[in-house]
Amino acid sequence: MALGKDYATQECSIARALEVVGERWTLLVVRDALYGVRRYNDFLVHLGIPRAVLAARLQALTAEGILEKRRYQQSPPRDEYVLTERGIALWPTLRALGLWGRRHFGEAQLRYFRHAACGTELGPYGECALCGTVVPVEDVLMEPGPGLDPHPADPVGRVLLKPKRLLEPLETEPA
Amino acid sequence: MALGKDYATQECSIARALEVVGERWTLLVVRDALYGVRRYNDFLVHLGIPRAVLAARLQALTAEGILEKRRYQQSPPRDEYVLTERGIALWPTLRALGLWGRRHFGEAQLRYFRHAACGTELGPYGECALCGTVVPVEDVLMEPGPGLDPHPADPVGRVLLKPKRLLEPLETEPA
DNA sequence: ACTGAAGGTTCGGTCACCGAACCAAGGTGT
DNA sequence: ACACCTTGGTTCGGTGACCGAACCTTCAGT
Repeated sequence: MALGKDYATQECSIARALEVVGERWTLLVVRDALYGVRRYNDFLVHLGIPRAVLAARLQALTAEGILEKRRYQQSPPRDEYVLTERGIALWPTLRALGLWGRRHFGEAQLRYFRHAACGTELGPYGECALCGTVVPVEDVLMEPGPGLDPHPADPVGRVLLKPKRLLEPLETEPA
Repeated sequence: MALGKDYATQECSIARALEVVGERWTLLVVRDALYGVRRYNDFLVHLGIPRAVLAARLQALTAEGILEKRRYQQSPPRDEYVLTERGIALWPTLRALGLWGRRHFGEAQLRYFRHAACGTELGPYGECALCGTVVPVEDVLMEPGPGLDPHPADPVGRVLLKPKRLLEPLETEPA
C-alpha cells in the first residue's frame, strides 16, 4: 500500500492488489480515468482531492503501470495520463464495487452503462444479456441516470452528464 | 471512509462503497471472514493487524451491517463476527480484485476456487462454466494452490491449507 | 489464590492526508 | 517589455489515522 507498513504477512492476490490501489483516492482516480478524465486539473476539480495527494497518486499509478504519462502537445508542453491495459483491467473490480455500493447504500441509479452496439444495459459482470458477450470497456456507453445531480458545480461533472463511451477523452470545454 | 474527510463531493456508488470498505485492512478483514475466520484472535494472528485497528474495523463493519456480532457461547461469554448478506455480497468485488492482483502482479496461483458440486474451477465472475450458473458463495470450495507457502507461521494460515468451503467456520484447532 | 486465554483499551510516536500558499514554465494581451 | 493567465505542480504546518507495545478485564481451571 506504500503505507507505513505493507501487508507483508499476507500471501494473497487481494492483498497484493490493495498494496497498489488500496490507498485513499487511488481507485477514484482510476474511475475518473475510465470516465475519460486525463488531465491533472480535471482530476483535481472533479475529485476535490488535495493537489499534493493527486500528484503522488498519479506518479504512483504511473510507476505501477496503471497510467501512462503522455505528451499531447509540445508547446506549451502538456502531459495527460491515460489508462494502460493494466488499468483498464480494473473495470470489473470497479463495476462490482459500484454495484455493491448502490445496492446496499445508495438507492437511486446514478449512471447507466450500456452496450454501445445494442443499447442493452450491462449485467452485473459487464456482460450484455442480449448479445451474450462480455462488453469490452471501450464499447460501454455511460449515460446519466435519474439520481444524478443535473447541475454539478464542477465543469468536469457537467461534461460527464453527456452520454459518452468509457475511455473516450473528455471534450475540453471552452472556458 | 470515516477518514478525516469523506468523499463528499462524489456522487458515485463507487465512492459510497469506498467510504464503507475503503480504509486500510477493511477488505482484508472481509476476505478473512469469507474464508471462515470469525474470532478476534484469529483475525489478529492471520492478518498481523494492530489490535486497536482490528477492534475499530470490526466495530465499524458491524455498524455498517457487514458483519454481525453473535454470542456463540455463554460461559465464558464469547462473540464471533459473521458476515451478513451485505458482507457476502462483497465476494464478486474481492474476486475481481484478487484476479487483477494475480494477473498483473503475482504469478503463481495461490488458491483455487471451485464449484463444490462439480469441481470446476470458477470463471472470472464466479461462474461455473460446466453448470452454466453463478455459484453461490457457500458452494465455493477453496483449495490451496502451488504458490501457497505450505508451512505458514500462523496457526490460522495452517488451518486454511485444508480445502474448505467459503463461509464455513474454521475448525478451532487444539492449542 | 494463581494462571491462562479471549477480547479488548490505552499510550506515545510516526506518517499519511489535509488545505492553503507558493513556484515555474510557457503562452497571451497591451 | 511587461503584466497576467493557465497548467501542473512543490512546500509547509497542522491534524488525525495507523503503528507496536503495554496494560486491563472477565471468566475458567486448578
